Amino acid sequence: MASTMEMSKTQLLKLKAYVKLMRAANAVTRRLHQYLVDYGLTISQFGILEALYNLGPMHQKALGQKILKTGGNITLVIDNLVKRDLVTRTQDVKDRRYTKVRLTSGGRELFEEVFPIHVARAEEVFAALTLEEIETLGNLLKTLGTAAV
Amino acid sequence: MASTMEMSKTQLLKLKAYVKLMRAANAVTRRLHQYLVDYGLTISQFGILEALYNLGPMHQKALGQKILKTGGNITLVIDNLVKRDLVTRTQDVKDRRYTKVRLTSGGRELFEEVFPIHVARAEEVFAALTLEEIETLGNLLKTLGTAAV
DNA sequence: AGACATTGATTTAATGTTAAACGATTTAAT
DNA sequence: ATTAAATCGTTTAACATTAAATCAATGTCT
Repeated sequence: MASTMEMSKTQLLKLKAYVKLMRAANAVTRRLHQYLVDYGLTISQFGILEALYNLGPMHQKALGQKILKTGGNITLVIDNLVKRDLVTRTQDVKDRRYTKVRLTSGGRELFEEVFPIHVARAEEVFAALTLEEIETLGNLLKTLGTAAV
Repeated sequence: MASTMEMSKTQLLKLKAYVKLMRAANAVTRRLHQYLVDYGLTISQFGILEALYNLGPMHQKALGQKILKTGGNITLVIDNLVKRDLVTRTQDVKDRRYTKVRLTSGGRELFEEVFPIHVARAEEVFAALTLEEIETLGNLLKTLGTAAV
């Protein structure tokens, strides 16, 4: 079948690691996405709320870099958060090209309600690994993630 | 800031591992997505072609399980592949609920053209890690991925 | 100052994605 | 055998996502 597809062992190793990365990310994403549905949140929306909660008000550009999404995408996600009064948009007075996004009190409340569940779900997902393994995994993923950007 | 967000050390470790997983997957996905654009393929479409190439004709249900996507999604992705004559749909004669999807010769040719580039890009992405690290990473991701489904 | 380039945000078109409802088909149960 | 349940695929609505084009604002260069 794959006779035209000659690959070295190291190539195969890397390719398989890539596939496993995607599968793991997909599986974990789906698991964590499920409970968010109950709160009417998507993963991207939650990511925005998390960034704003932990880092304070941010420009859309910075948010895009934070959650690794394009500008057009951020515009839409923020739109949907604004509709629900979870965040507000304000034009930057110093440089009017920038739009500052900040949590409303409602957004803060919702995040504080959802976050503990998020933590609990993350714990469940990683229960298959020991703490040492999780630490190793985290370090490898960090190296990979920063190199791949 | 996070005074209302009490977390244990192990909770924090798992949460950070989760964030790193998402960031790494996002970064790698974007890197690999870029070259696919030149061939008019999306990641999902490529995933379908790869599954069909390596495993032969499959039902849509099986394809969905393979690339971890829902049924409705598979329907659309296959639709778009059919439009470009890269795959065909045939109703299963034994059980007419099933639809068998198979590569066309054009689909096979395109995949054989794109795949080496895919391998090369995967090599680039994982160049930041040693072979041993990649192996470790692969094993940990496999454990995580199978546990999280 | 004026022309040009850069940058942040928005819009648009195409595709992806999920959940939920639905239709067609097959299987199971009484 | 007829009814009920389960299964596969499709459809729909809502949101996500990217790339590319566009607009507005700022910076740069002569």
